[in-house]
Amino acid sequence: MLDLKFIRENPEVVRKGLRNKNAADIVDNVLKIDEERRSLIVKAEELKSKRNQVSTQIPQLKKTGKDTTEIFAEMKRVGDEIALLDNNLRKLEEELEDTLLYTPNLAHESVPVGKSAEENVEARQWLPESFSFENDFKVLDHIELGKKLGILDFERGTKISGPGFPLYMGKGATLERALINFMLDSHLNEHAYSEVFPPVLVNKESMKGTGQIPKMEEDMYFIEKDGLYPIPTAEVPITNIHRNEILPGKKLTIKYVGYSPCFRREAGSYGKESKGFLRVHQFNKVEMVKFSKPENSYDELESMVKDAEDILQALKIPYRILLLCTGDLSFSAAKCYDIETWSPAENRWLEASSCSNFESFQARRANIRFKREESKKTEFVHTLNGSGLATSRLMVSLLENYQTPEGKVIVPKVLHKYTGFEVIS
RNA sequence: GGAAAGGUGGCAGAGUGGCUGAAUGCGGCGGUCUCGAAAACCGUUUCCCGAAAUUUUCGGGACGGGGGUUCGAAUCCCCCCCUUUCCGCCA
Repeated sequence: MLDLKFIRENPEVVRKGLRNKNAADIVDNVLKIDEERRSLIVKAEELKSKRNQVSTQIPQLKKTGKDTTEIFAEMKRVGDEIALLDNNLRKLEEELEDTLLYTPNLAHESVPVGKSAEENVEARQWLPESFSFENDFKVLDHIELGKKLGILDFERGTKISGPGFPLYMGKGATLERALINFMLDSHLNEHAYSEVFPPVLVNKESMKGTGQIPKMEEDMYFIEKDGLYPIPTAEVPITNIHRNEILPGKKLTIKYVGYSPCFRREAGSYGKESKGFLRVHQFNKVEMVKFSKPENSYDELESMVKDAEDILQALKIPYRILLLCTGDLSFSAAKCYDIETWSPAENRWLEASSCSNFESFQARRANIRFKREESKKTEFVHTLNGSGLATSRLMVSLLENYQTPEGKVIVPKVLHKYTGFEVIS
C-alpha cells in the first residue's frame, strides 16, 4: 500500500511512477477523497470535543439537583450528528482503502523504465567451468529423461490430482528432498538465516498483508469452507509472522528461511510453457524473507541475490541475473532481480528465483513496524523476499545439464551426502 | 463436534455506567547513592488520526473485532473471532 501522506505531498511523483508500472492513475481520486475525509474529521472532532466537555460537567449538575433534560436533548442532537458524520467518514475511508489496496507499489529510482519483459536488463551471467551452450549429443528434455529414468511421472500425477501436479518417484523424489535440504542447510550455515517451517494454509488478512489479494485473488486457491488460502509462496506466512507488531530496532535485519510447497492456480495460462515442470500448480520452494531498516534494504537485496547465487554456483548450474524493468515488476515490488537457469533442451533461460525489495509496501498493509533505538520513533520496516530457490525449474536445469550421452544423470557433488547416490540411471 | 470459563498496557492483574489511557505489582529506561554492582529511593514508560504552528502545542480515537443501548460505555445488550479447561474424535 502506498503512503497516503506521500501521495498528498508528491502527487506528480506518484502519477509518473504509476504510469511506469502500467497502472491506473488514482492520484486525483485519492486526493479528492482524502480532502473530503479530512474536512469531515475536523467537523466530527469539534462536536466530540463539545460532547466531552459537557459530559464532565454532568455529574456535578446531577449532584446539585439541576434539571438536565434540556442539556440531554441538546446532546442527543449532537450525538446524532456525530453518528452521521462518522458514518460518512467510514464510507470514505473504505473507498480510500479500497483504491489503495488495488494500487501497485512504485519502482525504485534504480529500476530501468520499460514496458514489458523485453526491456529487462541482464545484470550478469555465471557459467560453470568447461560449460558450453552447444552440446555434442542430443540432450533429452526433463520430461522424456524423467520418464526414461523412472523418476518423474507426470501422467500419474495428472491421474491423482490433475495436470500440473508433478509426481516424483524413486531417486527423483530423493533428489528433490536432497535439493531442499541442501538449500536450507546452506542458508542456515553459510548465510545466517533462521529456519522456519510455516503453515501452508493462511487466512485472508495474511494474503492481504503481502499483496496477493484483493488484486490477484483469481490466481489463488481458496478453501471456501474454512476461509483459508493455500499459499502461493512461503513469503506469505513468513512475512506475516510479524504482522501487527512493532519490532525492536536492534533486532533488524531479521532473516528467515523456510521450505514450503507452493500452490498456484495459474488461471488462463494453459498452453504456453505448461509442459512438465515449466508451469505447475504445486511446486517446492525454499524462501528467504528479510525485515530490514529502510536505509539497509537495498544492500540486503543485493546480498539476498548473492545468497541465491551461491546455491547455483555450488550446484554448478549456469544462470543469469535479470534486473526487471518497471513494466515487468510485480504488484508489490519496488525492485526485483530474477535469476534464470539454463535449459539446454529448451535452449533458453528459465526463471528459478525472484528476489525483491518491497520497501514499506507490504509493511504498511500488514502493519509491520520497528522502533528506532535512538529516537524511539516507530516506522514501517522494509520487507524483502527471494526464492532460494524453487526446485521445479531448478530440477529441469539440473537434469538437463547433468545428463550424459548415455542418458544417465550425474548427481552434483554437493548433493551426494544428501542423496546417498551419485548417478541416476 | 459438545460443555464451561475467559480476552484490559511488554507481562501479571484491578476496575462492572461519569476527571479511568486506565489502580497496583513485575519488567524496561533515566537518575540519586556506590570504586563498581546489588538493594533502597525518586522519576519515567502504548499506539493511531487530525488541526495549527515546525519538531512543539491543542483536539479526537483505541480495553480481542464489529454493531447497538445511553447525554455519556473498558463497564450493559447482540454478532463474530481467539484463548484456556473438560468430554468426544484423531496423525
